[in-house]
Amino acid sequence: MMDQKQEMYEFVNRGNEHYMAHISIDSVIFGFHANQLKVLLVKIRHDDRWALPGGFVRKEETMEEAANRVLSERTGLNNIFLQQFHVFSEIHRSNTEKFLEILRSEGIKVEKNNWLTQRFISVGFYALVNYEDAIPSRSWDSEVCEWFDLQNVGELILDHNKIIEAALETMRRQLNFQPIGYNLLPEKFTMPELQKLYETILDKSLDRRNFQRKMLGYGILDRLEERRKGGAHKAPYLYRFNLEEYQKALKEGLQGGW
Amino acid sequence: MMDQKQEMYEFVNRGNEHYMAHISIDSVIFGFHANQLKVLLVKIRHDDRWALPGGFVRKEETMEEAANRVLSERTGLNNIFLQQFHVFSEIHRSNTEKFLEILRSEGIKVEKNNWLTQRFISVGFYALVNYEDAIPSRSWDSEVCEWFDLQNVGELILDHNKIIEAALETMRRQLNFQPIGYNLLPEKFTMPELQKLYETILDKSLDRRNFQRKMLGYGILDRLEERRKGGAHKAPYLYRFNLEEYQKALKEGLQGGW
DNA sequence: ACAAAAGTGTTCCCCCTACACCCATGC
DNA sequence: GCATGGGTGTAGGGGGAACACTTTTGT
Repeated sequence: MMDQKQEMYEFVNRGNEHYMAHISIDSVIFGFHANQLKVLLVKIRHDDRWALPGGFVRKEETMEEAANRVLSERTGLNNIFLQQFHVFSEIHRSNTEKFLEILRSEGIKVEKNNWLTQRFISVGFYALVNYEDAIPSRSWDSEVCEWFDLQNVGELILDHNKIIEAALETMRRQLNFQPIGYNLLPEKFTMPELQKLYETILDKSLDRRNFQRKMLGYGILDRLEERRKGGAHKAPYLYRFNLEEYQKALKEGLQGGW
Repeated sequence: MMDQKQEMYEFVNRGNEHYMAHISIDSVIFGFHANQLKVLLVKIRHDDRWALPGGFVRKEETMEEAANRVLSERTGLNNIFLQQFHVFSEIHRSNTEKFLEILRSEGIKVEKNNWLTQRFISVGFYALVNYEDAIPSRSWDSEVCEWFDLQNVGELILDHNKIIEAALETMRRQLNFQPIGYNLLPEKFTMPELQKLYETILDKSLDRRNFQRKMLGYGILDRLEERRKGGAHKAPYLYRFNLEEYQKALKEGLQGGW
């Protein structure tokens, strides 16, 4: 069993045997909790800023497989909704100096022309996970892994703020063509919860009654007998996506001018 | 002045000094002519199939710059609407054997572990050009460069058919959010021509009168005094995009359920 | 004169918008 | 009982869909 430092050394100095040079992925992992859109961020050692969970692409896996691997490492989940949305390729987007500095302060020797100090382009993915199911977990190259409110991400490393912005914009445009609600919510949810999700993503408030009518009009939701007990006030119904109808409807697009 | 063979040799055996390994681009260049969507294809030597014009990324340029460079090489045009839409990363998408075979039949020596024989992922771009302005031109690695009707592309090399499909699908979804009409048509055009373009992209027929009303309703077209003479029947008006209004409208999206 | 294509106008109806009202629950 | 939130209903209007009529041009 290798210890952590050895593992890191192996990765830095022999990673190029297993990973493709120049290519990385960064994932914007969205969750929804307490009426807030959340993003999963990790904290790299020796930098007080946070970062998107990212990774590299093994020589025998596709981009999608790589993104899936990273996602499952960070959330413990498999078969998650995951979609690439943009390639970020600004020439100086990666910061070689900073990276070397961090490695050296860890006591890792880095050979000249190390593969990690070269230019990297990054394929941005966004993922939608059920907040309650995900178990954020750190890995060897990061200290901490946590959910952040979308408004409180602060300044991230490199171009990661820009990547989140682009992911959000993509999600907004795809709201009517992708199973966004299905993947971000738990199996059972109330109509107000679904509405809050839409309002958060679109950043605008919607009429309660029209939202409900429209949603039900799609015929993609099954109302359950249960209601959400416990909360104050009238107990709302619980709904569940009718997966079959949902898939069918998404093919056409949920004609919705929000 | 290097001859062609020497140029090719340089590229194959020393290209890795200037280009990034593992990464290529492929461009789906759309044009519109005679009421048909066209795609620009090139024919590689020693293969009877056609291919998308593609290229590699120089170490000091972004993906977008690389795509622009290729585009300008193939069409003679600059500042063209160009947009990346997907990364294709299937592991065996590139065909090393076939590639080596072609080079050898050209009499080019290829060293072991040549950079071009490694796995490549490709970033797909789609471009919209004014058919009449573009001058298809071959380059050192291809014999011919020609426009094809979208229906007649036949079987292309590698995954290029799939790439075209994806580009079309993307264009369809972005029809109301990108200046698609503006870039595919000449400066002056008639309403029926614009309609044909929409019908071709969407692969459905639209009502002449409703289309006109809707388009004019956006306020993005200026009607000119001129009419298209010469054709049989009543001479249609010519229109021109009002670029200022167009940009403004696109920001909101041309709310159009076609 | 006639056919074919283009310009313009009208009607209908659906769906989105905007509201008002009633019901349940906790304090 | 009252405040708050959730479920349901309704009137009105804008715009898309479907259609008719007129105008122009070449044969």
